[in-house]
Amino acid sequence: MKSSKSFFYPKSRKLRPNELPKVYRTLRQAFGHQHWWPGETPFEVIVGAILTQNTAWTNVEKAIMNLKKNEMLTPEAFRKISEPALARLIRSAGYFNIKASRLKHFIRFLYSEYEGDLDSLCVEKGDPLRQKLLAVKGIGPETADSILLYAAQKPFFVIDAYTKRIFARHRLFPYERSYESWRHLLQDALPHKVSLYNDFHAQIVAVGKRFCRTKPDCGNCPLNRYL
DNA sequence: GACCAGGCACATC
DNA sequence: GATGTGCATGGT
Repeated sequence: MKSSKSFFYPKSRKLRPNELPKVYRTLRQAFGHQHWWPGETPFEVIVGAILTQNTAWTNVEKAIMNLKKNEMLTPEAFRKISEPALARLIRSAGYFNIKASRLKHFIRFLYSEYEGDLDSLCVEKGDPLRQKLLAVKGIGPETADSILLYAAQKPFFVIDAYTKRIFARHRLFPYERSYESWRHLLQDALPHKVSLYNDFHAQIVAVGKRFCRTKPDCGNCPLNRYL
């Protein structure tokens, strides 16, 4: 798919002190606490993070439901199932062949490094764990940070398409900057708190889905009044 | 039928 | 390092 930048972003300005906490409060007031991630276990969160790559969450939900229905949503079941069989189960999430391969890569990593035990993975320190995750084929920066934040409860801010679109449209940062630049911008301007990063990202998705799609029709976006 | 959705790896320049 | 391309379903 082509880049989602089908829109000209205005030149960014300097971030004001305490501006991002204020943005969060504005969103939180508009949408309420989001209670993310929509996953019951760390394993479900990780599977969801891989399945949602460039895909609408509604399609991911169908695949997750299908895995649950077949009692397949465990590391052990993923280790045993063949890649083509896994691909059939996750069909509705799209890109099913490549995602089945990516899930298998993650499972091999989980068993080789942590004997299949997610608790062991989650107790590892954030920075070395991030490096290890990024070395797994199919896990890029956004997926790694989703796993770190929502499964392992480490303070890593997740930068997704909505984050860049919203903040670039409101002139807070240049859209074309690298993933790491974006992450550091957010993390440097906010307290390093898991609960804050968790709900802030969820708020971004909430406002993004309603008011910040690829076509710039911002409607009644609560950030218009503030920014 | 066209466009879009909570990316990533890989090839090429 | 930037840019282009393949991967694929399901909702609007």
